[in-house]
Amino acid sequence: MAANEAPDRHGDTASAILDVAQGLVQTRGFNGFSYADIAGTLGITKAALHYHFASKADLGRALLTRYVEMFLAALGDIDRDVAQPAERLAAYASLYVDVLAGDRLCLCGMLAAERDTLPDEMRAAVVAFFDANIAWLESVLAAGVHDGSLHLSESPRDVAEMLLGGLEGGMLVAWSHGASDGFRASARRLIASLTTAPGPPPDVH
Amino acid sequence: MAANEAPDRHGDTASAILDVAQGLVQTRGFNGFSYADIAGTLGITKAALHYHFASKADLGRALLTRYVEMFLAALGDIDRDVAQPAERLAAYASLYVDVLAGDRLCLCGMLAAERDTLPDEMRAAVVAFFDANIAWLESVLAAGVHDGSLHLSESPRDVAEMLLGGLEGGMLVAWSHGASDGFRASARRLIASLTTAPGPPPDVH
DNA sequence: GTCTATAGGCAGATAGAC
DNA sequence: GTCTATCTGCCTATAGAC
Repeated sequence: MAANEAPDRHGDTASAILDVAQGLVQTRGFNGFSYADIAGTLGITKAALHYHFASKADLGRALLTRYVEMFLAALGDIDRDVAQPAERLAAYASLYVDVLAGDRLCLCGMLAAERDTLPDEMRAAVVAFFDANIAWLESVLAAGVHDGSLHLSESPRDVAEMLLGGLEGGMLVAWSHGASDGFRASARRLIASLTTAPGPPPDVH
Repeated sequence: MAANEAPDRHGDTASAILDVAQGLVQTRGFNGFSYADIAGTLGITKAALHYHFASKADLGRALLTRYVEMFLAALGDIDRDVAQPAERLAAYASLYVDVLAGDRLCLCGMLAAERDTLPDEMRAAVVAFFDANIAWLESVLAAGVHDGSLHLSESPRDVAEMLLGGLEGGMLVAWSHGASDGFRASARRLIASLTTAPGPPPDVH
């Protein structure tokens, strides 16, 4: 097995580098950190970093590959462990809440803002991440509509886009305020507002 | 009048610099451009830029001041020209749509993502921008609730936060896709979903 | 107000010893 | 795999002539 690893992967050091780099991208952006930052944190030299990831673009690619893989695995876990569509949406929102609780942004939300300065392959990976999120949300919403547990005022696809945008943007605004505390409740309200139709105030006359 | 201008303002050149810088920040981020980029576009030297804006932080401050001023003025125009709360929300959304139509992000949305690498004063200005937006939206929503034209499932304050986050995040996701075309309709759907309560499907039994 | 010239620093990246 | 040493280039910023 070990002999069959991908050329970029060298075990503990490489993944430690990715861990530190990911935190830096999620807080400072891909253009907001340098190899010197990672090297300083890990107590190694920049040259050692270049051994594992020859260029910063290579590092960024590996980072995105791992992140998307982990995120999709988390969606798979939800599919396996959570039955009700409404609860699946809550579990999905928790993924965002947990990231912000660590005082970080969504990796792809951050990279999306840096679109015009990213290597091409990274840009494509960010788009693919969002597309996968929308597709997953759409399927959950459609299932909820089908079993009658969710009521939507727009198509599953459109509500999926609103949920993704609302969570990414809500996270961004909360992050800029340095206020992660209220985000769990905000996310819950967003889902409730977009997936149930509470009806107009009863006409009491 | 001209003699009373702020020390940073030197007429046409300064505002031309701000115009170019603003476009660069809205597409590449504050860390994604250099004085050389502006100088190249305007056909002047970097040294001339430093005459008008001694440091990049000074430039960033001036940029934010002007942007927030213009945005608040646009909100004032809506207050003056548009009477109905629902139409005020549509006009508000158009501000975002127009920015994205120019293939740019909201200046403050971009800067929010760069929080940890910004000069302190810029960070504070971004937060103030979001707070002003939420306060304005809240007042419009409250007016709509009061006159019966809008139905909310959450408090005006909470819906204001969802609208701001939804527009910023929807813009970000659309921008990363390079697809600004559908954003006007997306924004309209978001407002409709958060400010009207269409009611559950009628029970036909 | 704009220029030339340059300082001083940090970026990403490489060569080659161990 | 990690190191020291170094290269090249770009960055922000300044000095001083015009």
